[in-house]
Amino acid sequence: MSGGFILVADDEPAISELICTSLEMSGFQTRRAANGQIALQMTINDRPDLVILDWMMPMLSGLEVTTRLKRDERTSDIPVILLTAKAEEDDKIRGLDAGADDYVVKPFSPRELTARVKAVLRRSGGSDTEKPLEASGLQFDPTNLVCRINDQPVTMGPTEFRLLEFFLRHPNRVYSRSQLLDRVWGGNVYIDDRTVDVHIRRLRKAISVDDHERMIQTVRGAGYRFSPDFKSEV
Amino acid sequence: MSGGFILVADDEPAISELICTSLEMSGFQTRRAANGQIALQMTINDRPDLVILDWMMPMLSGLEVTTRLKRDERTSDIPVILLTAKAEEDDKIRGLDAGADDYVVKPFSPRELTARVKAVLRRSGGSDTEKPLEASGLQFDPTNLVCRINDQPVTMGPTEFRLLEFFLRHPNRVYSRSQLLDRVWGGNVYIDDRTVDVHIRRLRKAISVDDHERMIQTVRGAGYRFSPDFKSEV
DNA sequence: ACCCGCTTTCATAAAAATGTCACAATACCG
DNA sequence: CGGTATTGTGACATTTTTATGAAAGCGGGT
Repeated sequence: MSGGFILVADDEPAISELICTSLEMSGFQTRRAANGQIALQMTINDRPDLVILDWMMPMLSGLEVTTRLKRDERTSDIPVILLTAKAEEDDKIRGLDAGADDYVVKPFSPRELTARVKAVLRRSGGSDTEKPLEASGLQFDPTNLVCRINDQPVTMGPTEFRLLEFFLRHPNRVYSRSQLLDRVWGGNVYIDDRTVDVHIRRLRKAISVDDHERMIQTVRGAGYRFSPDFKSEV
Repeated sequence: MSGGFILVADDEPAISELICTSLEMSGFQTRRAANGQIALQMTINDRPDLVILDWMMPMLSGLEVTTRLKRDERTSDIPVILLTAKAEEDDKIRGLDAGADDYVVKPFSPRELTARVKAVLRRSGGSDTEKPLEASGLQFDPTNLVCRINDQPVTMGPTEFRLLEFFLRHPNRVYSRSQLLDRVWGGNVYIDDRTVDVHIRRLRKAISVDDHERMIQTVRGAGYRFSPDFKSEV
């Protein structure tokens, strides 16, 4: 699973090597920058999911890079973790003031840094502010990953769950198998079209309470359509 | 001891640092948000026990955030303290009118703020209350560190105890392993996600009397959920 | 320094989900 | 009414995720 793409900027190769290795072991992709100038460039060009900056770097300090990244609207949403040898409380405030999302004091354990990376990504990223959805007695709670029909919980696999969520958000419209693959599975997957059939079937089976599986209609030669108000359509 | 989990929203890092530090010294866990938008998101996602909002913030003012939180049934029960530089009586009324539970004028002493936080939590029956909790025959007494099932005492380690307390206070909701680490272990600890599994297992074993372990459900790919009335759902 | 209880990590077993396939069922067309 | 194209289904190998037992760590007392 691609945990994300992280830019590591440290002028000491030994340290950036250490960091990158441990991040890669946790499933992240990494790229290195040897100084602040390069780090800034690469961040703007590549838009990594997170940037780790050493405070003390030639050309441009980590602090300075942070400030610039946060001032540029193209990059201000990219989380930054500052690395520093200084343990001063005052520096911490300066770091956070510049807009850093976290602050790690050297020496640090690779494990700690990885954990912080995950924590920052978690906090800055996913915000499922979704309220439950509802359609013809089918209640769908994306936050709790729960789906009920007439208050009876129904169970399904994660993929079927995402598929149902997509349908609920895009009702009354036909989607081809490849469209569904793109939108539910994600862009760059190489999966057989027909696999969608199988998941459709699993989803139908899962919601086959009180005829709710009829909400998912097969459109021959085109794909599938979800109709919340299937009952009146007969 | 876990006095509760508090979200601090202020766009000035120096101030949020000050607030967080003093709250942490009083045994609270804290998290920061740099603007109103983020504060709103985090409150909905993380359900802190209390939110401290600066009135003047970029993106979304503290007042606006208060209004929205109180209007959303998912968050309307979370107490809010508004911080403001304005001392106008009129503002105070507007703040309380929006649903804020208390109102503190800058500059304030950390001591005062902490005291107000405690007061608000006490008043709203917040998380630092020590009254016993109960769920489907499982009695939980935080004061005496005792847990019983059908009046039979059950024993568990301290961590499992805190975990159970958290679940009892936040039922029917999925929490990821990282979220549980943040909220049960505390924000500044960095341990492996999988460790949670082990504690879940020990907690399950501990309460596996009369099928009570079924209250803790595994949500594949997401985390765990505590459902007090799982038994009746079958 | 040593023990003891608890926590964390690790290795491995077990369970669940996923993607494919072969074949059955069904719809469409002339 | 075939014939053909398309979709439905059950089975299965593989991959991913979780459960579990055991060992290593850690910190507080004695």
